[in-house]
Amino acid sequence: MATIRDVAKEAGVSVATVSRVINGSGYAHEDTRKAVIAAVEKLQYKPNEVARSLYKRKSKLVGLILPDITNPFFPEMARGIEDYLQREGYRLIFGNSDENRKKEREYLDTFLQNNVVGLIISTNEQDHTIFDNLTIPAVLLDRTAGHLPAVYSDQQQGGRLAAEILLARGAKEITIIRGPVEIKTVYERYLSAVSVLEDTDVKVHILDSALSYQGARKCAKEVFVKYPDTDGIIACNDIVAATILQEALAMGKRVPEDIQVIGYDNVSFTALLHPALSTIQQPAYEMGTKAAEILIKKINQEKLEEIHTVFPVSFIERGTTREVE
Amino acid sequence: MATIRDVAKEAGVSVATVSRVINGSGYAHEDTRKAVIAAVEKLQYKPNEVARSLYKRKSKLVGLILPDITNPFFPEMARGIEDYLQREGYRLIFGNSDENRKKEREYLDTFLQNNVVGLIISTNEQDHTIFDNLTIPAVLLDRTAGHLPAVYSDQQQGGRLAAEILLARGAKEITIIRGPVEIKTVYERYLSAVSVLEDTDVKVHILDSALSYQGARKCAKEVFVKYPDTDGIIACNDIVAATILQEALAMGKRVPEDIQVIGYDNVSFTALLHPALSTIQQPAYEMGTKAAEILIKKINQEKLEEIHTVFPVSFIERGTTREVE
DNA sequence: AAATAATGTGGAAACGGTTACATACTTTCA
DNA sequence: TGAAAGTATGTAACCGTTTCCACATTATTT
Repeated sequence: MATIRDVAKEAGVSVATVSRVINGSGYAHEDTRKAVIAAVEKLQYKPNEVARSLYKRKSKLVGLILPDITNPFFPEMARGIEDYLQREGYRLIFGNSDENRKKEREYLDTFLQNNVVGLIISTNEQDHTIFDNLTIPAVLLDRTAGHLPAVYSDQQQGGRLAAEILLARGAKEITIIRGPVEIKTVYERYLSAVSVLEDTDVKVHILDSALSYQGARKCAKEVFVKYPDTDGIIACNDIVAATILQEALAMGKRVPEDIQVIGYDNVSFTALLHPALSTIQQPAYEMGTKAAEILIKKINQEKLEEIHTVFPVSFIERGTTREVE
Repeated sequence: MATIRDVAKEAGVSVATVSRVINGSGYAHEDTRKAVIAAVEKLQYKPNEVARSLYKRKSKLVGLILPDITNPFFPEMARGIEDYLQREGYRLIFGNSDENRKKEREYLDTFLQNNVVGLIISTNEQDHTIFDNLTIPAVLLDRTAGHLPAVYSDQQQGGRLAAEILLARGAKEITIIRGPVEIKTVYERYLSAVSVLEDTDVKVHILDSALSYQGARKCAKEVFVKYPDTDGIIACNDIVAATILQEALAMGKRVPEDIQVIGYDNVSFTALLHPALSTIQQPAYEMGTKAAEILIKKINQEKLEEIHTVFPVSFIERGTTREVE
């Protein structure tokens, strides 16, 4: 790889001059500028970002920590982030945390050692000691935690929507699948759904489930033995919803006639189910791009209007809910 | 952030000594070693990887280029890669290429500017000019291209398996959905499937489809108007299979009685469909870890037994194929 | 025409590590 | 006991950039 010295020699100038024309900083005579450009071209010179990063103490790297890229909710977000960042000339260093504090810490440390300029993270760190003496801009994604800028969607609206829709469609015995209570967003929508339901005379059951495929299976098996007559399910995410849907179908229940199911997230495969899953959509891709946009703003020291950006959520009506009565 | 100089001062030694004890290289008296460790501890010193990388001309960063993390086949792989690399102390820089040569080039260039030590890439670059004067180890994933180490699964076996299974289960009029012919792996399994089928007296149709959700929809709409009597589908991937399955169900066809469907990949949501999708499994996660393992070996200059690692593929029997007759 | 400002350029010091080399002090052993 | 080998440590060069500063030249103003 050619270095700036090679270019300088080729163009017959000093490295300082080369640096100046490359960065468009300071003065440079038109003729020397041309000579430098020509040399750069000829030698296929690409500045070493590492050296740059060392001097400037900031790179063009952004750290991204997600619980698990294998969970279909996250790839959309990641793509949104990556697309935006790529256009702005930043690259992504990525790690899966599994919601594990130690891993988060580890990634953050190594990211910092690599001079990342910013961090996008999806975590539940409640006391967020991780962020306390954080020297770089960070934005929280899909989760909220205190003083940091965060982008997430309106969980209350989501929980409410799901409950109201099932109500409006005549469900009489609703089971709410509550996700892990440690995950604030998931817990909030649960709370919001119960609060809508408790003012009514429908029967309400609560069942816990993990967000994973495995956890969903366990819960789906459980729900119908515990509550065989439930006729409406509000799931904590689409995986759980899809699994329950499948289990219901396997038992010969008719969906949505006998039982209605509402998912959460609107992950892409939901449209492929039969019947296709009605669900609450979170605009994952847009949340990703927004998080990236905010991060870039912070990196550029621009003022933020709002610390928290909350996206509205919407009901995607498909085949697991009935026509409204 | 504390620098090595701070540590040196704190411990009352020179930076060289600090460097030596940190890296366990060269001599260091037990007492000074302890003093240095204490200073490191006290100052929470973490070596700046950028400075290291600059001097050594290699970082602890590995580049990963995937077509689209949003395609559910890739997250599993990415996770496999990331898990392995993480354990080895490497971090991942990631980019989505959309199979676009220009984007691939762009990512590769910037990765190189950041002194990545290795590259894992999933691409169809046939003439692979990108790799011609590549100075770092690289391994191809899920795709093959010439002289580079590659890990992929046995496409011929996959295509054959799908065809044989449909044959054994009594399909009489099979439609093979051919994916993009530019994607070598996808094309190979297609070829393999037709070659099995052409020696038999079953009727065979060929239909093209993209690998995406959109493309799949288009194809699924098309297949039954073109071939209303087809009773067996060999799809190029699970998305296409799931979409066709849904379409068939919507038309009132019974699956697997009237029509059987076989997918490809065994992406996680396939188990959630109803009936659950029978499919050819590629061990995506293991392919990822293997690719990472090979890369690390190459980075460490270890000799590779084989350039190409091919994984066997297996049939996951679920509800969209009949009991064997 | 002299003073001042603007332009153009290069030398050298950073940035934060690693390592070759020089030097000094201990051991070991013939 | 003295040479050789082993241990311990520091100085300084280096990795490839950017930028401060000094200096020289040219353009502009008075």
